[in-house]
Amino acid sequence: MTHTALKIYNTLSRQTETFKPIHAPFVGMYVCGPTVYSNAHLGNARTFISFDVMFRYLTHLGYKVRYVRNITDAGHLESDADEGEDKVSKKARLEQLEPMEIVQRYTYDFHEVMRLFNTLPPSIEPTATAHIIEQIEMTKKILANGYAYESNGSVYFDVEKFAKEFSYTALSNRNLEELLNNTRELDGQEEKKGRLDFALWIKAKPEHIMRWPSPWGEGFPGWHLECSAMSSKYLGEEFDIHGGGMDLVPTHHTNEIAQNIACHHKSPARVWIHTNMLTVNGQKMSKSLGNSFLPNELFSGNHKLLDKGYSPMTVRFFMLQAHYRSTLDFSNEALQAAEKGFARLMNAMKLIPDLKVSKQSTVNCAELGKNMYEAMNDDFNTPIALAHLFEAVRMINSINDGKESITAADKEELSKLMNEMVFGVLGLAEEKAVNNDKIDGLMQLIFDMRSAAKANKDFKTSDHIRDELKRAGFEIKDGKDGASYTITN
RNA sequence: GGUAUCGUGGCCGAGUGGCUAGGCAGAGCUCUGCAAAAGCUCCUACAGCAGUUCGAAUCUGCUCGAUACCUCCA
Repeated sequence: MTHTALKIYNTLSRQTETFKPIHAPFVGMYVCGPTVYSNAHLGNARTFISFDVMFRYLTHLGYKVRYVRNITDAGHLESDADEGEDKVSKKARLEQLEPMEIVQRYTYDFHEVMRLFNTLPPSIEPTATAHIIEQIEMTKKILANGYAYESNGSVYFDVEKFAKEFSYTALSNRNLEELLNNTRELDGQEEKKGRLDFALWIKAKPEHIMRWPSPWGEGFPGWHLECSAMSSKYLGEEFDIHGGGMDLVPTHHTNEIAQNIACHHKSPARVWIHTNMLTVNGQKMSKSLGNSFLPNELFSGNHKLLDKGYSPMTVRFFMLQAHYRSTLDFSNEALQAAEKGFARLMNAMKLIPDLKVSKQSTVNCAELGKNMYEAMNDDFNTPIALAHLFEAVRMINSINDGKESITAADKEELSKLMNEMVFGVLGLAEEKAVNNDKIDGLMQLIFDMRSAAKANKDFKTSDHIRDELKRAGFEIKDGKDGASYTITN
C-alpha cells in the first residue's frame, strides 16, 4: 500500500530515521498526558491531536499499536524549592474541594475536550495515584543501584553520579558542565547534594493531603517518576516511541531517561517525538502566561481575541495545516481561512458517492495516493498531505462539473483513499447538523414552491425565499439537477 | 547570561542546492435569470550583508529581529 518507509524525526539523534518497531507488528507508544489540576487548553490539545494522528497512521499502516497516555493526578511540586506546595492540593484548598474531586472534574473535562476534537482514546490511560506501589518499587531499585540517596524522609536522584557513567544530556543536547555551574537560585536546597538532583519521593508536610506510606515515611512520588514506572509496566523496559510537548525535553524527559537507566539499565524509548508549541501573537500559549485559550472559549467565540467561534473540526484542520514540529500561531484570520478550507474539503467528500463514472479516467488516482502516503511517511507531514488532498478536491469538483471523468474502478479507489485519509488518518469528521428526513421533506416543499415561482419568472419571490432561508441558517444552491441546501451556523 | 530554534508572498503555512506547495484573501473570466458553489487565469515570496557554487530562499559566516528552554507547563 505504501511506496516508501515511514520516517520519524528522533529528538535523541536529531535526525529523521526510518521507523523500525522492536517487535513488529507491535508498536509501543507512550505520551505524557495532562496534569489534571485545571482545564486543558488548546496548547495541550495540539499535542494530543498530533499524537492522535500518529496513532491513527501507525494503526492504518497495519501496526498493532499500544498507545499509553497517562493522567497526572498525584500533584507535582510547585517549584524546585521544598516549600513548594502540591499543585493539586493548592487548588483544592482554594476551592474547598477534595484533591480527588479536582482530579475527577478536570479528567472529565479533558476527556470531553479530546472527544470533541475527535481523538481516539488511548489503549491504556493509567493514573499516577493508581501506581504508587510501582513508583515506590522503582525508587527502591534506583536506591539499591546506587543512583539515589535518602535525605530527611525524601529520596533524591543523584544526577552527578549518574552523569559520570551515562549521558545525562543525551536528549536535551545541553552542556552538563554549564548546567552544573549555573548556580542561579540555589535557595533552600540543603536536602539535595547536587543542584540538578531531583526528587523521586518527597516527604509530605503535615498539611499535605495527598500522601502515601513508604519505606521513607509518608510522602508522595516525585515529578518524573510516574512516567518511568508506568511506561515500563505497560510497554516494557524498552519500547518504540515516547512523546510529549517540546517543553518536556530538558527536564521531564531527561530525568525520565535517567531514572529508567538507573533502574533497568536501559533507555526506555528508541524514538523520542516532541511536538512544538502553539503560540498566540508569537508567544507560547501557557497556563502560567495567562494567554491560553480554553477549548470552550474557542468554540463559542467568547474570548477577547476572537471575532467569532470556531468548531472543533475547524480547529483540528487548522492544526493539521502546520507540521507538528513547527510552532503554530493562533489568529482570527488563520482560523477563518481554516474554516473555509475545511468546508471545501468536506463538501468535496460529500460529492464522491454521486460522481458519474465513465469509460475512461482523465484523472490519476494512483499518483494521488502515492503522494499522500509519501507525505505522511515523511515524519507525518500533514500539511503536505492536505495539499494533495486539495488536489483531490479540485479533481472531484471537476468530475462533478463534467470537466473531468473517472472510471468506476478509479472512483472506488479514490473514495477509499479519501475516506481513509480524511476521516481515518487525519481524524476529521463531518460536523454540520445532519440533514434529517423531516427537514428534507420540508425543504422539498419549499423548493417546489420556489421552482414554480422561477418557472413563472417571479424572481422576486424565489430570491426572497432564498434570502430568508439563508437568514434562518439554510444556504441554497441552485444546481443543474435542482436545488440543494446546507445548514449553516 | 548560557543553549537552541526560527525569520517565506496581504494572512496562515510547506519545502530546503536548479523543477507550481497548499489553504484563505484579492483581481479577471466561464457557468448562471441573479446569487451561491465550482472550474480556469493572474497576483510568484523566501530578514539584511558577504561568501561557496555553473546555479542559493535552500550551504557557510556575520548582522539584525523573534521565540523557546535553563523554573511547574503539551
